[in-house]
Amino acid sequence: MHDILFTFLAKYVSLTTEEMNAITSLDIIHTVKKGTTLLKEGQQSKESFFVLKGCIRTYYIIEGEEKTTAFYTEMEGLTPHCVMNDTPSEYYISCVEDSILIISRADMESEINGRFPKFETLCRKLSEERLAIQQTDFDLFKTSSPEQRYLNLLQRRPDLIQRVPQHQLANYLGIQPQSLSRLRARILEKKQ
Amino acid sequence: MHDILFTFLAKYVSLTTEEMNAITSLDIIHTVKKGTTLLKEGQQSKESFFVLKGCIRTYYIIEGEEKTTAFYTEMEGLTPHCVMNDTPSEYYISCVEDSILIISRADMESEINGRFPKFETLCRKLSEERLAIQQTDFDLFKTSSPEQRYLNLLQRRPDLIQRVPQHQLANYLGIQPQSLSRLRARILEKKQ
DNA sequence: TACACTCGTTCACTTAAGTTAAGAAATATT
DNA sequence: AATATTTCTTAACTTAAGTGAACGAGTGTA
Repeated sequence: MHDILFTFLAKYVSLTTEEMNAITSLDIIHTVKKGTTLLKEGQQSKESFFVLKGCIRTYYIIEGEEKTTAFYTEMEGLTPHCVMNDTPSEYYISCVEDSILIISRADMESEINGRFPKFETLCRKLSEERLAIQQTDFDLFKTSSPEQRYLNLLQRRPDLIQRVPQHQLANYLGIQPQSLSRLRARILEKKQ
Repeated sequence: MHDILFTFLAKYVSLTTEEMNAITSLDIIHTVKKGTTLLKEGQQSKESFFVLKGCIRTYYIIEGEEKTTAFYTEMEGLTPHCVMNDTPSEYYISCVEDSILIISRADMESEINGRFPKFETLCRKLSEERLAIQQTDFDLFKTSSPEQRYLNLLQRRPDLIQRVPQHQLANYLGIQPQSLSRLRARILEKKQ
């Protein structure tokens, strides 16, 4: 399992055997069953998640309703807001599919960062890159209509449409599930 | 001017005099006039921006129209997407007000990062924090109607509504300028 | 097998945003 | 000061999303 991880990391820094062993010895790779809740609202966790295989989602419960706002799939990760600023979490994280995850605690990270400066470089690059992507994603969202957003998703992440329930997709697109159904019917009509 | 910067940085790491001098000697603080374009579409710049005073914005030109997607004010910064992945920029950056900025080039950063590991820690923390904030902002955007988004902005960044033109605010809220006018009139009506 | 539950779709209706156009107000230009 | 230009608002109309309800398909459970 670690080879997938190291292949990915090689894109950002070249690690020595010693450094790889240090990471391996942390024993941070976990197999998680579909539906498992990784973080609950109100919890003050220090855990970050990185997806090696599978899919996880973040969601809020607003007026009793689940509102899914993000999906993370292979080679994507997130550090929850509550880890950064020591506050209770505002959202939930759960597994959309059976998944293999890296679950790391903030204290483990800072220890490794201290011992291997290269690891800090890695974390910096990863979060800088992720931030730049997140910004352009947000920009695209703002400048698109719901229908365009769905068409963008079809192009950019067709897999998501297959592996995720419609009502979660609708939240993710910022609309109601009924509107997504209608919108899809509209697109199909246009094609013919 | 540097004192404002160091006061801000002190929240993340404690710097020695030597480290502060290294930063000061880079001569990266610039005064920029309102309306100045800092980055153009198609350009392949390596410059990052951090606002000490004033306000800058990112915008796209889509079908001949400016679409403002983000504002950065005091103690906020951005590394454009094009700096991260060596591609021509998809957007513009320009000054909303006369501003004082830190403009740093990627090569300067990596040099300082190499010399002072502490500086790398700083950059990592800043971008991790910014990423977490950006994520929850995006979440709030997705789960809100345009009217709610405007009310949120009123609460969270009332200054922006004062210092920024309406049509740019409208883009930022993901709606047409006319819709923003209407929506504001509607809110005023409700109050009475 | 029967029953309950969730999920996606469809419909009718309501509400709000997009669009086009026009005019007023504020700014900039000559 | 007069004119042009940009910015904001308003209005009428169109289009699409929100809402509430109903229905069938699929899933799980007793």
